[in-house]
Amino acid sequence: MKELPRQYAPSAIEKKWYAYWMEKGYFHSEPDDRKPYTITIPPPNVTGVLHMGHMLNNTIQDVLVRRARMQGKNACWVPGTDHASIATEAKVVAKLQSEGIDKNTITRNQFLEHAWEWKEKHGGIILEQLKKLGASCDWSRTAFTMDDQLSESVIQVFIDLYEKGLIYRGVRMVNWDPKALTALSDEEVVHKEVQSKFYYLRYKIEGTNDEYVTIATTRPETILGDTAICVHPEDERFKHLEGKKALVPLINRPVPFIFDEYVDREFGTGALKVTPAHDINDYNLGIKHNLPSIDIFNDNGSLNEKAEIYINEDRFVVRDKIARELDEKGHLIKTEELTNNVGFSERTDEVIEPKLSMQWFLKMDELAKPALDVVMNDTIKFYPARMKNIYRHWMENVRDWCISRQLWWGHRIPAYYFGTGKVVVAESPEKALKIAQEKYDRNLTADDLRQDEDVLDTWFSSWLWPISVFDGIRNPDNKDIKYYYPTDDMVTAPEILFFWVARMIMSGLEYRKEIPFKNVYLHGIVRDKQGRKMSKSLGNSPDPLGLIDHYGADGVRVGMMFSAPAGNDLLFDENLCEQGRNFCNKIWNAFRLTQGWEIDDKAQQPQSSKVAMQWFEANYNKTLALIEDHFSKFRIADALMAVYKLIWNDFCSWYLEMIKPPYQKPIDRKSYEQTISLLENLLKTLHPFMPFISEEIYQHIRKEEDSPESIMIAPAPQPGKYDEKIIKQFDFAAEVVMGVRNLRQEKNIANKQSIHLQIRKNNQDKPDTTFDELVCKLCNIDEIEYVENKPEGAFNFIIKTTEFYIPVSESIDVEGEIQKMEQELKYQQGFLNTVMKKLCNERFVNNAPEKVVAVEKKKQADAEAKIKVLEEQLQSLKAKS
RNA sequence: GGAACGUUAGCUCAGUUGGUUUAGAGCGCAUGCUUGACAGGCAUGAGGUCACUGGUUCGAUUCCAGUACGUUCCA
Repeated sequence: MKELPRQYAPSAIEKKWYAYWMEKGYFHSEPDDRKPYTITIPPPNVTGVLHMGHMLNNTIQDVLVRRARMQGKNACWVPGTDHASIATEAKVVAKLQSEGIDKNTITRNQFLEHAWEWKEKHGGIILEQLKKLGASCDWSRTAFTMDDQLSESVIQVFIDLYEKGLIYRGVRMVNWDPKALTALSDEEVVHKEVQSKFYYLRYKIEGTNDEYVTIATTRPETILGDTAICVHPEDERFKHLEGKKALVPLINRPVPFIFDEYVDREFGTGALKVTPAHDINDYNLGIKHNLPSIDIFNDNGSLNEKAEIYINEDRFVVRDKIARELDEKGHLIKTEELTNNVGFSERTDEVIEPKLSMQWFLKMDELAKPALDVVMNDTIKFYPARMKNIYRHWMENVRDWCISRQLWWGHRIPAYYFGTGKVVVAESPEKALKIAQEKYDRNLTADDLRQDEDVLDTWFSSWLWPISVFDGIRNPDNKDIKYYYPTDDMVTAPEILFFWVARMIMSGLEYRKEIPFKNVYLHGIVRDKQGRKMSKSLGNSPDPLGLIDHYGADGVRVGMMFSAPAGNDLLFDENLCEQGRNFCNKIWNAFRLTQGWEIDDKAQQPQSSKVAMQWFEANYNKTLALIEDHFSKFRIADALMAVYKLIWNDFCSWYLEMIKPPYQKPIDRKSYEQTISLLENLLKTLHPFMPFISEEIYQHIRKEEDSPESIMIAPAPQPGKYDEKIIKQFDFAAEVVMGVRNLRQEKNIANKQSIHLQIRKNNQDKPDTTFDELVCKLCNIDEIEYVENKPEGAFNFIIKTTEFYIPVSESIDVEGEIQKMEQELKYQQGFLNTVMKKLCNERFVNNAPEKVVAVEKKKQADAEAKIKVLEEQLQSLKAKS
């Protein structure tokens, strides 16, 4: 017999099999005659390290891919990363700074060299870490959003959309990040509630000595950019101000009063200062009322000369200073505490400054409509489906997408300027020059053209991901894109539904005239046990690789999946990984048990083992169908739970105990072979969830000559027909076994002590003895006897209407028995009562469907029969006491 | 301020297109076990007027309305 450790030790085993799979090239996919199954990974960004969100996301994808592969599909999981302009640039700038290099002192190309160097060094970390998790990605297809193929796709798409008139350049109020010095899209701004001060400021009315109007603001420093005061047209308090002007405190700039229903009369003082350059609502008011905009901020958030005072001081420093000065000069009436929402940069956590600037935009209306339709009509299915609502809401209110970023790291916008504000868009300077010459001026030279300094939003490359990784933009007819696209499933977090998923759908429909994927599975956000988001600052995120070291990759995968019921945020608890590890150990020991048996070729298979096998096979097929159903609804946690119970409860706790030979006795060959084959099938069903342990045991037990050389390429067992009857028979037998065990424990009858079981049926059916032998084996019963009359001096229990007796020599606690039975009787009578209430209700009997009434009548009959048995027993017991 | 979603056992969640024995699972908890695969284990058990109030119905945990609380998204 092989020496197997008592405890499963994952680490060496995981290393060994991952290397084996890689060496055999099982992860690699090429187009062929089989049906494809494709997933493109949500590319983690190059700045990151593996966190719990990745663990969850990629565990799910790996389960889906491995399952598809075993079901005979040509499975292809494309891995990769995105370049994350803002985050990466920030990292590189910081790194240079630590080396004493200021970004402003080096050229764009020099900076990009540093950035690429950084990317080469750190960019692949997450992908390497995913291997530890067992991810079966086709690594030979690893893509990066700035690879030539993908970059060219991005540029080509930009040019195409520009030529279609969908991309335009315009001055807009954008979300400005004064730290990263770039515009952000609306989706990159995080609104947080903060405690602010509400300053009440008085503005003198022009031409008066002591007439004032009071406004309230959270941003006193922006008064320097005021160009109007706005009040409600029907507000009596301000009617007299029509045609007058107010003087901005400190700088005494006269600004007109304007009247607009936009103003909320109840909020603040009912008078609103208007700063069109620094507030989106004010900006719209400014357009409506033809107000000038005075931009008082530099790009880094300090004040500029237009502010007239506090020039070059930071906006927050100025806020304090100006409040003090306003107070000293009698302009500050009072301050109040106010909770308001302030936008922060998702990347730098800097307070966003609304700012007017020239940016590139992509028109959304035309792209959004078809992308909304395919989701609403379920061409693309969302799991959970309720996300459709949220998606629709966004798509119906979508605004144009600001796609330019004032950064160097990324795809440089292929727009070339010359002359006074003329622009051409082309994939190269040479082409741009040619177009410019043709369209504008024959004499232009390369030196006259100046390329746009900005790069494109990272999402403007990731929105092409499912197409560009297969080169479907540049080479729309290549065999990869034709075979793998549309992909099958997109697994991602709801947070990026709009950032990414919606836009992939748009680009897919625009460039392939086809949806990019069939299903979108949106899993929750990983939170800690208390429901808080995991974050570095809270320090509440476990180290994923540490977890793998501790519990094994299989254990952690199980932990992740258990905590992730469909669509909910998941409260991660390390105990679940422990549960996963324990499950590994259980499987391992089941295997160890079978390896310890001596096999007797001459021994006959006992009837009990034959029955056990029949039951298990039926049960297995039934469970496979259940698992299938769970998968069809992306209920991965439920599917895993079904496998978990199948292996732990049904296989280990019941089946193995049923066929186990007595201590030091051999097992017959037939039972042994069947058991191994059952185990092999269970491992195949388990493999997508727990790839490593299933492979390890599979390699021990597989028959070399006629089974695949790895479990991961073995065909998955398919659910077959099964005999429901034997499952019912088993369920009854199991109840009997539990009844006996319960009695043994209650009455303190040691398991070693064999007992006698007498059964008194209360109906005329012939006893079904199919499982009797097994009941004897599992309960250490030496004999089962069917009796007509109640035995004397015996413990008993009842299942349905059958009475079970265990005779004992000692005396029985009659009082206790009576009490127990009366309790049971009370329950049954109560139950019968609820049934009778229905049956006595004429309207129920007349209106309810026949079937339902029949069920109630059956309940009635069963309950009555049981009550009768109980009453008889009680009577005879009472006669004794 | 607007909207969406949620509220079922101590915890995390299933659930019935309204009737399958007065609701299930996993974990946790309690009790008893060195039952020779496994204490990372085995066995048994306790735990819920399905948030609250109304309505529809023969019948509501399930459908509708309102209330409370919570989460998320948008402004």
